[in-house]
Amino acid sequence: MTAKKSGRLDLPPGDLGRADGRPATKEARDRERVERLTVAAFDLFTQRGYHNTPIDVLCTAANVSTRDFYKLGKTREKLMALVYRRVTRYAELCVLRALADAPENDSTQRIPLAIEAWVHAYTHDERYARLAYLESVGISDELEALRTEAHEVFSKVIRDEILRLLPDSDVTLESKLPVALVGACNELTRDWLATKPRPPAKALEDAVKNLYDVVLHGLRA
Amino acid sequence: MTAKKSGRLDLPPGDLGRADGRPATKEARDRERVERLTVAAFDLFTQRGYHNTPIDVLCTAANVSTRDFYKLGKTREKLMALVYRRVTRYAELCVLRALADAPENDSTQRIPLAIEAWVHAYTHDERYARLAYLESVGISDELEALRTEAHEVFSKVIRDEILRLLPDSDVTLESKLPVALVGACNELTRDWLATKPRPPAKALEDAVKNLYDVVLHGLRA
DNA sequence: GTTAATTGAAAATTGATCTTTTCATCAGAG
DNA sequence: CTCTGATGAAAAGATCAATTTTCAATTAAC
Repeated sequence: MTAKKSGRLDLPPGDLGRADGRPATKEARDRERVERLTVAAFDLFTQRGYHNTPIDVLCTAANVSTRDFYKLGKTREKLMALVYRRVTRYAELCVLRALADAPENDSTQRIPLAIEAWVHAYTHDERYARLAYLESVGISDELEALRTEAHEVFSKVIRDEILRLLPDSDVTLESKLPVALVGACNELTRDWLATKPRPPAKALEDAVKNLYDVVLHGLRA
Repeated sequence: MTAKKSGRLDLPPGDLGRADGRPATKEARDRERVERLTVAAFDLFTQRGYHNTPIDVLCTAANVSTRDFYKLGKTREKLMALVYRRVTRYAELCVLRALADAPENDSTQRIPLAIEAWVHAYTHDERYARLAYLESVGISDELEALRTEAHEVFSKVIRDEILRLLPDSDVTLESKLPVALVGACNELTRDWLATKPRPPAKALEDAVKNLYDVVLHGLRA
């Protein structure tokens, strides 16, 4: 609930840990540049918007010269892809961890826990939702493909959990119900983002849970 | 199923009918310019994409000089808004007409009929779906507001029909279930658009109907 | 210590649009 | 017929962001 202004992306926990204070090798410095650019992009894209963020502003914020920016082979689009992946991976991680921790057998608990994790991932810092559901949309075909990919991941998780709970339901591999549910959650999140004043995250959580209650009920019959 | 290459927008049936062959008053000519621009925008935005359609290409296709374009106070964004409104109004009209024609009492028929009308509106010419669900997304805050508005219209229709069928359900005014269903349909349509080779429209129709079956079932319990 | 690579800062270049203006032509009003 | 306003075609100007290059300063390597 707090880290609203952290400016950091949660995901990359390890990896680029340079201990002392200065760069090490050229590769390490380049990696840090990319990292700073990614963080700055997350900030700026969610604050002033993707289309309103020129490269030089991005570079200034990241403390990277425009020359290095291009030497690194970056473009604004690629940066968005980087950020988008980070954000969705974070959400995936949250959900998968919640499911891994959830009781294997007590099926009725698993889905609510997953929903809570999912909602928290996108709402603990509003920028996550904004990035994933507003700013990254409609930029390019590649980005759309990334979005589709991410949706498929969640779609698969949903299908698995439904099947675990209701093995006899007709939610087979070719059923589009999981796709529909992913879209429903996306829209609920957008609605949450667009509602002013912003309702508590709990409202979104309840809406999603209610949706799943209804659907699971419907599948049982 | 046919009119794939019509290049015309279905909605504006009457209005600008100039009988003879030439322009009439200045206002009429301006109106025709806007109309030609709208049609050209629909074509180009769905074919080469919104971002890849410069003004001069648009103007050439519409047989309007760039000077007139600006004299008319147009921008690419405004044109997209015009086109988007036309497309969604057409879909709204189809659904509302279907519901008006449907038996007032035989509640179980109304929703499938509405779904068929909705699916047909967006799939009879793939460009409708493409415009509404791909090209118009992520352009500007104003466009997003338009999209939200359109979603609200459908959301309201869905709520009304659910309440007509299940007056005792808890789908009250503040329930987000209709919002979720609109999002679900959007995602199903995007999925349909992205699937290659393109499945028949019937596949989309079935997916939407199945979703509503499940949800209505769930609400009954 | 000298040389080569790296770096930051900023300027210069390029490319693509958007937007305005010009000019010659044409249609209709008086 | 003449004048005013409208029109098409094209040029000119303005803007903006992307990309490359320069230059001076710093760092690392030998």
